[in-house]
Amino acid sequence: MTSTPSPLDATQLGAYFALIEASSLLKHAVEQQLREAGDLSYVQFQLLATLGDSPTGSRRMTDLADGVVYSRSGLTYQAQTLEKRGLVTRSQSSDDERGVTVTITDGGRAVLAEVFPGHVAVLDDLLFAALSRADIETLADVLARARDHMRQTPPRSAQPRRRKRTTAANQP
Amino acid sequence: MTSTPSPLDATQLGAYFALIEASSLLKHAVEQQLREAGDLSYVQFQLLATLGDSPTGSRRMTDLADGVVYSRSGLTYQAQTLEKRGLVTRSQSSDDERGVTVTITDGGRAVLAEVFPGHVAVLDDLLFAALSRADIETLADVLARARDHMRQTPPRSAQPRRRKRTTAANQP
DNA sequence: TATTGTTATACTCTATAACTATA
DNA sequence: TATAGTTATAGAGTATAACAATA
Repeated sequence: MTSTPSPLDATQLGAYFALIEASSLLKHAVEQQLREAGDLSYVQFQLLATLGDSPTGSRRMTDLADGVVYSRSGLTYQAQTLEKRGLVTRSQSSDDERGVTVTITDGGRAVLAEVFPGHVAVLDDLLFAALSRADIETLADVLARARDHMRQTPPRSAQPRRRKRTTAANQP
Repeated sequence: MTSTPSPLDATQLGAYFALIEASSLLKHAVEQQLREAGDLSYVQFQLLATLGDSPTGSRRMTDLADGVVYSRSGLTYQAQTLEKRGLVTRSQSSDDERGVTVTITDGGRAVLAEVFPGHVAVLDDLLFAALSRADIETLADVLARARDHMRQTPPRSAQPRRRKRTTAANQP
């Protein structure tokens, strides 16, 4: 079936493993901090932070999902959870009646504020402490490029319907 | 309480977000491939791959846990799952009667072999396609340094008992 | 007394499929 | 017909605490 692809060389393997392990360790540490400081999961923090960044404090569900969550129902679940805690509100979008607009509340901003210093501290201690200024710049540049490429690249055996513009043929 | 730490600058934020997003996208894609090709979760793949790397095909539970899993019971659960499928065996360690030695079976190696080409293909397509040789080398170097540092750095509010050598005082 | 590993249990999160309603 | 979102449901994974056995 699949012809053996050129195996990875040592450097590639090293980059791959280091990426996975480093991000795993970092995420684990950050998750602990977020849980202790504000009883937030990482996804919940990402959602709140995204809303907090928005000038209006609002986003549509679909836009919110973007990098954070990989299924609609997963986002609904998290939005409900956050709403129950009073950290966001949900209301019908004004322009598109199908849409739901999620808005961060003052309570949500408060939790964000409570959590943020510790969050930054973890990043400083764990990720940035071992890296030079140049390292950080390089990391930002290279990983941003990788990320952008991955965003554009559809999965190998893509689901029938892609995110947008299902223009061309999908099945072989 | 906590004095506001120096907030992150744009580059740091960029590096952090890019790291999290890139690793998340990559891991998600890889997980799909592993699931389809061999019905393996990422953790299970990591465990099998670790065993496969070992010259004896064996590891002790404690050693296996290392970077892969963050709780003992989690490892037990995964080891049981893999054992049920016949991909590993578990037996009492010869030197330490408390210990359990996990060994990859031929079946385990077969699944690993089945899964590997697609795994490499995903990495090539998603991670390495957008990066130059130099990028990959830099990434490997910088992230390995970050990872090593994180491994050595205890969590801020450390659990009473650390992995090894609980030499010094833990509580303030 | 400390360490190794398992068990029981509870919980969080994720994903699929079926469904409703609007564009 | 396609898109936005919810619901129901099921399953995987994780972590904590209590426990047994060995060092």
